[in-house]
Amino acid sequence: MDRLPIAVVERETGLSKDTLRVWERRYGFPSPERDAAGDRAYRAEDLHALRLLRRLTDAGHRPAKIVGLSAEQLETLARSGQASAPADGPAVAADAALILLQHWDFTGLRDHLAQRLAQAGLVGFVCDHLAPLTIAVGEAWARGDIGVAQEHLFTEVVTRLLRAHLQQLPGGRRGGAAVLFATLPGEQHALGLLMAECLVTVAGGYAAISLGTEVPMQELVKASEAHCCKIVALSFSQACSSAFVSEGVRTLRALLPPTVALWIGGRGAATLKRAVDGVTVFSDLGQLQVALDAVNASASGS
Amino acid sequence: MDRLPIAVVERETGLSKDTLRVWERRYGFPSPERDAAGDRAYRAEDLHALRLLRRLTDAGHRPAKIVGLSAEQLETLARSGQASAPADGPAVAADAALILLQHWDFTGLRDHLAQRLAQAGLVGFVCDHLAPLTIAVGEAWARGDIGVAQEHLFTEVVTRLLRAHLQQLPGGRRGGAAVLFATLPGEQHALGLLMAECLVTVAGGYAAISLGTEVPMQELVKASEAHCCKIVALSFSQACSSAFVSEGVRTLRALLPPTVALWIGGRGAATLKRAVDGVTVFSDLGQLQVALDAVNASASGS
DNA sequence: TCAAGTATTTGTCTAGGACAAAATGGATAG
DNA sequence: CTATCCATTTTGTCCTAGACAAATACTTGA
Repeated sequence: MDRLPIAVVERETGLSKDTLRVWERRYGFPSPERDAAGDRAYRAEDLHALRLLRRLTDAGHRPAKIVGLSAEQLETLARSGQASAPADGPAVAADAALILLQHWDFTGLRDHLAQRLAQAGLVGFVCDHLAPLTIAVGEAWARGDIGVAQEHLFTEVVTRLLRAHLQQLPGGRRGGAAVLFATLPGEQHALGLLMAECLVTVAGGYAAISLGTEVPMQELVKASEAHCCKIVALSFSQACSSAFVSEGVRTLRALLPPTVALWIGGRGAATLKRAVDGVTVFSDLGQLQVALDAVNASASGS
Repeated sequence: MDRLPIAVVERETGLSKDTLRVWERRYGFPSPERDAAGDRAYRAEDLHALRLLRRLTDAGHRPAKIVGLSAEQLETLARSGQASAPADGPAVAADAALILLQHWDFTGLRDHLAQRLAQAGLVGFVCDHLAPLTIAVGEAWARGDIGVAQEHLFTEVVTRLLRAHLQQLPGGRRGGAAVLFATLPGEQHALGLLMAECLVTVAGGYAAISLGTEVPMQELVKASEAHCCKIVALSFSQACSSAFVSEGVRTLRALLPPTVALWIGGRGAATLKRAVDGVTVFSDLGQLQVALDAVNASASGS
């Protein structure tokens, strides 16, 4: 039959087995059948509802209020809007790219973004177009307008575009100072990292080295030593719990030698409550750009 | 203190909480202290040993024999070689790229691979150089010669190189038939996917669309419908358990319409015991190349 | 209207038992 | 000497049900 074991549901929805079991105990949903061995066997429709629930709880809804509602009610709720989201204001509105993505127009999206990149230049494109667009894509996903696969497709198209342009820039390792880009295990979103890498590479003062996503902390430390890095840069997406961010940053800070700076950015980084010694928080890419300009100015001045 | 909670150990080592607890119960290792709340608090050194244990069990060692050994003993064991590995024979030996990677020589590796790519051509490079090299890198990791971060670095360098070359090829969507590339949730290795994508794109018969790693199955189905895909191609790395592969392939096959072919490849795909109806297994890239040549030949012949 | 204190919610952790699938070892047949 | 089959052990995952700390919501007082 098409019944799914709990491990698959965990992977596909991102909800931990513990959470699935405790929701069942507390709210009576989902209430999967049991297979011959007494193990939970979820139906495919429950999987859909659980994905919606994940989105809504991430957006600030409380499980007690929504776990158990029908799929239609959940979809209405998702579409009805940002719940407790901070109402970002400046009408990012219907970006043309978002429309293309909704229609799965792969090549159209690629060409559209390439054109905007050509017009705005790499830095302008990243800061003024891509950063808000990435947020808009995340919100469209939360709203249910696009699926995970479309988000992946977006990531793929953007990655290719930026990589192709990065390739043409000089490696930029005159000073010898290097910035190491990575995310910690548990964080899979790589776009923020890539955008930051673009800015740093264009600024030219540093050599940018990307280790990609989910790098264990001790490996990060080893890598920073091997490359004589001056800076380690981490990215945290909105999906990160504040506990995850806080714990990760503190632990890594303790592991890294004090001579190495730790930069963090992304929407998840903003959730860091108290400042941590030796950690610089960039709440948006503009701040990073300003900081890089400052470094460049002082370098050319001296 | 620098004591780590079980959730962090799970993320950093890839060993599930259940496994960590049951090892402690059965073998007495690791035996973490407890914090004020009675929760396990692991030491950093245990984390190192656990990572070694993960490598060794993946390589075929049995937990009962090795859990509890000292870190030195584990390292000796890892270095001493392939345990039950199938002794691949044709002396992949010390590839120059591997040496560069061991020395963290990022730019050297990039230039070296670019040179080999230029000499062998894209297809030759992928089939004859990159595929064995990728395996060699995996083995070097299992042996402990390189770390996760270096493996990530390798992935990063190769990805950039291949992407840069893919960009220059025609999109190739004359027939309209498209191949969708992805991995299932739980599989993070994207290199196999990218290599296959290279071959398909060069062959030119299909439009290649990559959704990247960890795409939920239902999203894959939606994407294949939206793109009118004829083929969905999945990659499974060696690290995949055979249960994961088998379950994943069967479930997805059931979800996809019968008109869509399902291709699977990678070292994990070979662990599939029985053939599944409507699923084509490519046990190496050479086979894929042969199949693509055949399609091309029959297309130009008719 | 805002700050401080109290109550509820929520995800994660714990323990120890159970079981099916996989791996191993041994016996038997070709 | 090698292959096939069966019994035994190993091993990862799943189970229940209780506990608790951190985060969130609510209430009270200035």
